[in-house]
Amino acid sequence: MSSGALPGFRDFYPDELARRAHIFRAWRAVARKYAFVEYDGPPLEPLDLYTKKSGDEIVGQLYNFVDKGGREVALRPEMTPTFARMVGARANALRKPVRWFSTPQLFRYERAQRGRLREHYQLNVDIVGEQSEVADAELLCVALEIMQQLGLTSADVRARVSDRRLLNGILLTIGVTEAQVPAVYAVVDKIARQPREVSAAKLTEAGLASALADRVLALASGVSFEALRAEFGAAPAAAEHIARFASYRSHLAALGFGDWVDLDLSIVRGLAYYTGIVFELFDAKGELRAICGGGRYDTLLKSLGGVDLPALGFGMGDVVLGELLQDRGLFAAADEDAVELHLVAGNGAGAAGYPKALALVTALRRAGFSVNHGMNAERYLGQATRNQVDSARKSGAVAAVSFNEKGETEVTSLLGKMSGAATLVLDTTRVLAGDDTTRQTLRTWLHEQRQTARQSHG
RNA sequence: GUGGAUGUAGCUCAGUCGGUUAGAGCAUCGGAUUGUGGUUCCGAGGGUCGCGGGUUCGAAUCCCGUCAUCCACCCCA
Repeated sequence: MSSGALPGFRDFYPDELARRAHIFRAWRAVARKYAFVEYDGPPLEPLDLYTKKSGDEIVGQLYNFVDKGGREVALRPEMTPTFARMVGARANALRKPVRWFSTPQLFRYERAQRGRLREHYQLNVDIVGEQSEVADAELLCVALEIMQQLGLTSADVRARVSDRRLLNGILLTIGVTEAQVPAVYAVVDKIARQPREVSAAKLTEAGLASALADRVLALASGVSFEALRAEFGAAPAAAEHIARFASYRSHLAALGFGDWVDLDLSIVRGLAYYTGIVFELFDAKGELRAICGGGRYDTLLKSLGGVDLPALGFGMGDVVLGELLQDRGLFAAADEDAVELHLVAGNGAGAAGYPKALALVTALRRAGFSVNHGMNAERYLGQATRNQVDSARKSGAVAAVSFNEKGETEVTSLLGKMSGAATLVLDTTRVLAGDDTTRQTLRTWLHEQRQTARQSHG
């Protein structure tokens, strides 16, 4: 089974590419609907673009090599450094806030597992130059509307949100020292993935009294925002952040996605560069890895490129998302790419002859329809029609097109039951002449067939 | 990088105690009155049994190694 692609890399056969395209369509449609514009950068970058930010240990997870000019280079493992460079280079000329998105293929040298390969496509959506939490709400809504666009509901997918500043304020209020905060973050980040005793032990190891450790674990294991507000709403270190988070929640509700979102203080997003509100999207059953993750990184641009602008963004990979859609059966209706018409021999095929059949194919194509045919004159004239129809069906065509005994052009739906299938008869002369009314008739009829099939399907 | 499980046709899987030419379903291709049809029937193609070595008269089967996949770590996207 190893004669194909490299480990962790995928061949996209047409079925699989159709699924990928389905996801990409949703990404682009929603991003554009939210007024984001698309950009891209090089898939190969200087190695130090990544080591500058994350240190040399990251090299173990990069596809890196020395090119023929002696340059240390790497396949991009993430888009943010490229994005930061591009924005940084033109920061003064760009209208703020910047709203950009991209769908790069990213690479990381790691052991492949379910939901995690060495290569994937990741939608990146970023906003630069707006510090208001309205931008945070807008950003999360892009991710959630994509879920909705793909047929998922708030019962399938949950957004877990937190705010590092809020968590920080609460920790300080209950007695954690500044010096202990990083260790607490590390424990909190893993709270769902390791036994409570282990988490508690690590906290006491970091210097927290056991009562305080219990308090931290309780807060990070799920408290409602209302409870937090009641307890910390007036605490000096937390009040500002509680108020901001309340505002964030109300903006989410106003934008129509309030019921997708849960507060979860254990979301800290690795220990990376996030500075404010952070979020992750999960399938509600908890079977898969995170679908999407992102948040605010107000200091990153400055540390990378020198421009001091607030920023926020998220990444959403195609792998876990594809698994979720597959599990929920949401790829089934994705027939956007189906060929519309397939030539088959009818009762009038012999009389009309093969050249006229090809002329019909060409006329239909010029009229804007996608048309397939068998590309074999002997088989067209000699093979039983039932076999030709069967082939047309299996090729995925919406309808078969043929000449009937009167020489008219007959179009037969291939969707649904074949006995009593819907049929449309067209004037062959008009079809060949590219008649506009005839084209509209066929266009409308094909649309109706797909609608009917879709309804009887679901 | 560490530990565990699994590798037989494009897919899902049988294959007995080690015994003749490795099978089935689905899928693919051809055919069943010059044809109104998802059905049915007939037929065909398709295999380095992951790969390499070992034991044996004989290996898909037993042993060792290796590669790949999956799962759990590690780490993150």
